[in-house]
Amino acid sequence: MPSHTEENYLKAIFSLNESGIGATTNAIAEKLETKASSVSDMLKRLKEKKLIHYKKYQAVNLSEEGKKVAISIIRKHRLWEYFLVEKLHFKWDEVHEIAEQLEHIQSTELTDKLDSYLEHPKMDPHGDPIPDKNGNFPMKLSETLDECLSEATAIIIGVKDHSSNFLSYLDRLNIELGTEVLIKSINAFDKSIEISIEKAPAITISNEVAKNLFIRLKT
Amino acid sequence: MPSHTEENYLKAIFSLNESGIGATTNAIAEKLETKASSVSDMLKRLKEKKLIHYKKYQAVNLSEEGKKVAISIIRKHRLWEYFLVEKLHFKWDEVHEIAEQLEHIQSTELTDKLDSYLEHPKMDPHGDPIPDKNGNFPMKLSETLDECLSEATAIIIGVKDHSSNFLSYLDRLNIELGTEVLIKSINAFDKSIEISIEKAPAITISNEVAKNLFIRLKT
DNA sequence: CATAACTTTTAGATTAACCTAAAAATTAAT
DNA sequence: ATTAATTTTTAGGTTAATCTAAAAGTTATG
Repeated sequence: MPSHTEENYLKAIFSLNESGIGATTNAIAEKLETKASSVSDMLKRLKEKKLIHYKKYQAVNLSEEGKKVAISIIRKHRLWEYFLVEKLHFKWDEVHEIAEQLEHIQSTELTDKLDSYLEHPKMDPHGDPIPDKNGNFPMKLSETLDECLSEATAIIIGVKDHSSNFLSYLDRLNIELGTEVLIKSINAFDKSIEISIEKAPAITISNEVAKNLFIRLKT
Repeated sequence: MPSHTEENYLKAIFSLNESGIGATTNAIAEKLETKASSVSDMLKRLKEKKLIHYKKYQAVNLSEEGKKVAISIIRKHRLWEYFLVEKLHFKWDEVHEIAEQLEHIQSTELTDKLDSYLEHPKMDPHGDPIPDKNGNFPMKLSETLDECLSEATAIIIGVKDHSSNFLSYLDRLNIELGTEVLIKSINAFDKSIEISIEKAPAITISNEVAKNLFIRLKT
């Protein structure tokens, strides 16, 4: 059974692998807010436990077993986030830290009963897909608002950045999951985007913000 | 903020103090299934952090701060047990271990929202009182079935032993919280008790079992 | 009250997870 | 293609939590 800390390392490696960034020592260290030397230590341990594939000085990959563990943590994290928002009425920018703790609770039965109780939600409050008990993801978010051309209408289906800062900024703009956004113009200089939401007056968001909004184009 | 382990020590000391047994090094070690030397070490640390009152070679007591921490852990443990049984449909003999993990989740807001969501339950699935957010217990269980005289009718309101073994034994006897038990006779030799439940044929339970059943006499 | 029995503490090790500083390996740049 | 810059690893140390074995303190017993 992997420790608390080992689980966090596996989750970080999984997420780096997913987003295309190589899971290098430094990248892991940054993600976990620790030092490269600590990561080096841990990689040795995880390799011994056959949870990762690792050759010195090279980026790491999860083994099948490691992937299973990582996905199970992600499943728990996202189910708990859903629970916190839907049942306990937390706001979407308040749940991350608590879910970081709850994701380590060990009991397959608990996870599965929670899943049933919540009626098998497909995504968490940030639009991220919740893997089922076999580790299969229902879909993956990919297209972001910054990839859009002018004049399109996009529906916000997820956020890439989960920070409370970002999420409460979206609240202030009245952007939530399902919001329809009409792209009015794109500033050639800094790639900032002028959008209008429902019938409200147009507002401008930075390219940085647009990059963190997953969308589906309206058909 | 006390560590996971420190919290477990405080909880053990609290429970020993409550049940009248002195919280000696050995008693704590036994409760936590660890060695006396480890306890000795920890007591030094807890004293430094002003969570206990402690003089070498003497039983320990919790400080006000230590008591606050212990009660908060107990509150969380019992609320989670209630949640697991009432919402997720676990059986009363399956929840202890999971609650042992959940009780360490840190977020006052979570605890209070859980409490509201559950509509402020007064006791957990084993009849133990759940302290409110100020640390006040609604009542305390005291009288046990072994203290009863013959011919009385007692209502089971709690269990002292929380082991899965004991609880599933009670399930087999059809004893649950609220069950009315008519005491028919008490065996003078071993203090075992002949009881009848509802209109079922009489059964005999040992004094050991009776000692672990909290009751209220039927008026 | 002296000695045996038990309890508690100390001494010294171990392990996981971290750190800093320095060495080694890799990658980039002149 | 050598240096320079960066990344990664190693070496050595720290802390919390544990352990065993031994010493010290307390309690019980003849």
